[in-house]
Amino acid sequence: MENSLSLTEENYIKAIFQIGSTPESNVSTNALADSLQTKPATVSDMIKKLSYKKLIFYEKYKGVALSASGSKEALKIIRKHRLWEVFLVNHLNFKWDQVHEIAEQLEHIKSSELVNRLDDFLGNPTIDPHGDPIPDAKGRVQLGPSKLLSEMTSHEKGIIVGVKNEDPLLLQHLDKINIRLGLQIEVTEVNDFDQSMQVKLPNLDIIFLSKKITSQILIAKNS
Amino acid sequence: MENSLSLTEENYIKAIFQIGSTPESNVSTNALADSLQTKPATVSDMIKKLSYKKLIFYEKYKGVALSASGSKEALKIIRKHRLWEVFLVNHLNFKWDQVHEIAEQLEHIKSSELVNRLDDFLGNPTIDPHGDPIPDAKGRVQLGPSKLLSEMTSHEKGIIVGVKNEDPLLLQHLDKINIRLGLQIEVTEVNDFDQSMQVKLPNLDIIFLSKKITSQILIAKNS
DNA sequence: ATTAATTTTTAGATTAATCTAAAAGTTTTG
DNA sequence: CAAAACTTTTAGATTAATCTAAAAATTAAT
Repeated sequence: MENSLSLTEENYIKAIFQIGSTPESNVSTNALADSLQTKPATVSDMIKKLSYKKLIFYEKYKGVALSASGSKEALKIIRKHRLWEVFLVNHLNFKWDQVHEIAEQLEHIKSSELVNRLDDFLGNPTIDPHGDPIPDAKGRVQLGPSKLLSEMTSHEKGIIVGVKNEDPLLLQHLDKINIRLGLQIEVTEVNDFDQSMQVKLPNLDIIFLSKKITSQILIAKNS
Repeated sequence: MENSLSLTEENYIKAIFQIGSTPESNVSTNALADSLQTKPATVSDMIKKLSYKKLIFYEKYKGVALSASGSKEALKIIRKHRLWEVFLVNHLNFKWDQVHEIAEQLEHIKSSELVNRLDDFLGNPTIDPHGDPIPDAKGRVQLGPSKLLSEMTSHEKGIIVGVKNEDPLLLQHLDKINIRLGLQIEVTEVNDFDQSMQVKLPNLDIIFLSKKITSQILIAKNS
């Protein structure tokens, strides 16, 4: 034992997890620097440290990937982040576009007792306000299979189950045009030139969505 | 504006507030080092920094006192600490001896929106689980006048309104002997030699309390 | 397959917070 | 009131996280 990561280490681990979730390739130094708003030189140094602590696998010039213990840490942080978001939205009446920044702070509070009690208090939710799955106490995630709205074709129907991105501007825009999780939608038209779409909502309103937006919205795959 | 204190700065400000609450004399470097579990040399350095930021008044070798803006910051931190403690005890079912350490972390979360919504969610409590008053959004505290149980004499009655110290060992002991806030007690005997007391509880049980304990228990003064 | 472009790492500094050891200033005390 | 005791500050280092600039390695391109 005797680990306990620093705030910075936790942020690196989380960023590696989030970038590298596609297990095809390792996470590059530049990608990390970008995601963490820091310089590649800084990332290089921290990578050595995390590698020494066996949280990541690392070969010079080959990028990094999380080890088992690294993934475990990442999932713990993500669990906390998403549970706190549920608390903020469901109990403190924050909007889904207001919670990310606060959860970025709360996710670093250290007390497994706290997380587990919070989980119970919230009724053991399985998804956060953006539709992202919440890992359980053992780090298990169950995510229903989903695809992007941008991958759908004309006349296809589906249910919105998530938003990939927590950018407040995106979320506020979705609010404004009445897009929420759980909505059944139907693609009524796809514009071949710019991949923008027209989508019918349950209230029969038809809304226009650019590719930039449709590629952020997740639709349930089974349904 | 453009302040935003570091975690360490916040801890210094809070410690100065808590030690120096008796406004007779300035807070000494050693007292701070003690309270913050650090070395006097370290405190000396940080004092210069806080002084430069106008959060404290400082004269070499004369100790420090909080400025108006320093007090304001301290009250904000204490408000957060105590509100989170109420949340932990009232909603997550923690015991009063388990919340201090977690609240020490939560008190540093930065978002006034969060604090104020939490305050409302909790029903705008005026005291925390240990009987300490919770400053309002403007930093105002209203504390009923109180005295120490150790200052009472035989046959005096009073209501327990607080515990000065958050040491889990003390709090667990009080739990074990059924001492809680709000209890009406009566001093049945005071031992002249060691100032230990016998105290009658509402259920007529008589319990023994050493000076060390009676000097940590606050009794309402008006009543 | 060399050269050019890009990515990654190293080298050397910087800042915040900390420490130990020593010097300087206050207080206490015989 | 001077010497001893204590407190506080300064000086000089250390560690974690960061930066810029330059070197090294890899990848892309002609």
